[in-house]
Amino acid sequence: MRTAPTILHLDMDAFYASVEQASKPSLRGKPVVVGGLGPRGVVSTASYEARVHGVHSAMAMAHARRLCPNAAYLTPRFTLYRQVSDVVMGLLHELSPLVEPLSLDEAFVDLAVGACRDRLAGLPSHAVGAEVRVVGEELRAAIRAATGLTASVGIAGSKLLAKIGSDAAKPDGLVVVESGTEDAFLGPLPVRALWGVGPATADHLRRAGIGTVAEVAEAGEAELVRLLGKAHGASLYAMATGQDDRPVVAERDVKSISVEDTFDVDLTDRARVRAEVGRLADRCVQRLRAAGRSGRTVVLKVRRYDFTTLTRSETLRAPTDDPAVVRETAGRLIEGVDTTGGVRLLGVGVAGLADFTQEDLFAQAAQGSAADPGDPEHSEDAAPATVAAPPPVRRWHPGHDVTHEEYGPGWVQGSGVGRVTVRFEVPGGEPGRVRTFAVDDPALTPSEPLPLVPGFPVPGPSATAS
DNA sequence: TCTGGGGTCCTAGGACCC
DNA sequence: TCTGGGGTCCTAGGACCC
Repeated sequence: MRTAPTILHLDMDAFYASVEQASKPSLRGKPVVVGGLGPRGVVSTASYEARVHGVHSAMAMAHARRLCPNAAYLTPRFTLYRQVSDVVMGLLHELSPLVEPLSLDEAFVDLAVGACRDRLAGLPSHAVGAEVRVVGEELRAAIRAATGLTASVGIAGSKLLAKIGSDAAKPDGLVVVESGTEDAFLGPLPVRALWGVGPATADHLRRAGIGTVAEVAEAGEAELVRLLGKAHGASLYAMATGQDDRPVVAERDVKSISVEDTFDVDLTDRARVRAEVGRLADRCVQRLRAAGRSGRTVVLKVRRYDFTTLTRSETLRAPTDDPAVVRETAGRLIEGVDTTGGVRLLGVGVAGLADFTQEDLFAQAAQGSAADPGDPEHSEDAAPATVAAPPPVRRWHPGHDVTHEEYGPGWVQGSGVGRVTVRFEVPGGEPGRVRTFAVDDPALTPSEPLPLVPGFPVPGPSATAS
């Protein structure tokens, strides 16, 4: 724990839903739910208007529809969220070079280095709290100006307290946990407020009569280790007593890359299961290559009809980013799994990542394929054997952007029985009119999201591939 | 109309090596 | 001629986070 509150945690309020409301004027002030719209979808984010009805993240979409039938239900537009996120992260970097993103909408910032440090330098310790409050409010104002969105900020002497602070500040607020007030702030909170305490751990603690952070501290380290195991118990005790010296870390190395699909209807046909595993392996390798990485361990994930989930993995002799190798390994692994009864989800991942460069590729090819034991023929021209793609059916996803030759830009409000309904409006404008078209109307085309605020994101050489 | 998708970290047992 | 003690790697599962 630092002696001054110099760790900032930023959390955008109901991020995906707020982006949708900002870009679709007709949805301002209305309940909005973003997530998977299929029969097995879950809620990613609910706007505050939808939360009033009890809708929250990770809830089954079907449940949300029952609670709040009048909400707008939208599929996520990750490219737009990423653009907005880049703008926000850019503003954080103006405060300090040390920014640790946790997701598209959350990050820690170390205010004890960079531009901010200069601002705080020389201040008497009692004045630091007031000054970081100004820093936080300026940041929130800048984010609002650049994106039109609200954010909540927590500032404290540790990551834990900064994060809990931003939670307490929500929505659209700021909390500074001043030095010396940490215990009083932390003690009364429920154990679930602590990082790493989920439903299972909370249950465990509750059965031991521990419900608040203060009670965790009273229990003592030995008792917690006995209850929860060495690592978990010790770290929980440290947090509950305010001992958190985790630094803000800017660059964190990716450890694994994976893709998975939940099917609308359980798969029962073995051949279909094999085909899907192959497709997932290809998709996984695409992501792997896009990241410029290779990996040694191929992981297959299977969730059965009854939600039991298992993984099977195989570690290769050398890292690979060869689609044929990954496909074949995953194919071997699925042969050892009983899928009678049906498969709900399949996933393919690669772990044990190594940096992979073209030089490595050529070197490996030159050496001959010493890499994979059970791989007879693939190595040279392992063409991306894309299985015959189905004809491109035009799918109109609710919430996604379209442009009509006559009516201009708009978004899909819904579709079905050969029709698609579009609302024509743009960010910052007035709520627009709705019109309905045939799904194959040639005047209607998918389009890119429009910026929330004119001029942001700033067009320029910012297409960083990293 | 139960329960997504992408990750991280920890535990525990067995193999294997010294 | 009743079998120690580590360390590391691999595999599987589980909890947790956004």
